[in-house]
Amino acid sequence: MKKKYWLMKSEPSSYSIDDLETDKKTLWDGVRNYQARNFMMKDMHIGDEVLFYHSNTKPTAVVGLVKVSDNAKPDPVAMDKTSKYFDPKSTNENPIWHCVEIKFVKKFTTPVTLQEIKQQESLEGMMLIKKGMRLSIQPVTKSEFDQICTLGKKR
DNA sequence: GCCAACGTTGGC
DNA sequence: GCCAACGTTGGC
Repeated sequence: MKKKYWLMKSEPSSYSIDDLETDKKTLWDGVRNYQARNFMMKDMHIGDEVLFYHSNTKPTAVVGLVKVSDNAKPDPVAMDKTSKYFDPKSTNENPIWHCVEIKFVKKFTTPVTLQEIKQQESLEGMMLIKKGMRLSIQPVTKSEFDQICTLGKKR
C-alpha cells in the first residue's frame, strides 16, 4: 500500500493539536460529509501522513503533523443518542459514518499560515486554497506535503 | 459577527 | 429529478 498524504481541518476551539498532543491519539469522529467520509473509508490507511490544520482561528494555519494510526471503523458517536453527531439513519447493523484514528506526530516550530501557503507559487494547486473549498479532509500531493513541512521547520 | 459558498433536505 | 429553502463552514 503506497503511502498517501492528507490535510485535516479542525477548529482549535473544539479540538486542537495541543489536545491531540495530550491525548496522543484520537478517533476522528463526527465527520458528516460524504466526500470526507469516503476518503476515510476508501483511501486512508495506517501510516498515511497528515497535515493538521486549524480553521476558524487567527491565523488559520497548518500547525503540525499527525499520522493515520488505524483504518476506518464505524463512527460510534453516530449511534450515540446523546451526541450532537447522532444520526438516526446510522445503526450498528448498517453504520453510515466511519472514521479513522489519528496519532500525534509533532507540532511545527512555525505554523504555516494560510496566507503563507497562498504566497507560494509552487503551492497554488493546493485544494486548500481553492475558492469555496471547505472539505475538512483533503488529499495533498507528496510535493505539497514536503513543502509545507519545510516551511514548518523554518526559523 | 458577517456573509459567500457549499451540501442537504424535502415539497412538488 | 428539480430546485428553493435551510443549515453549516470558514475566511475575513
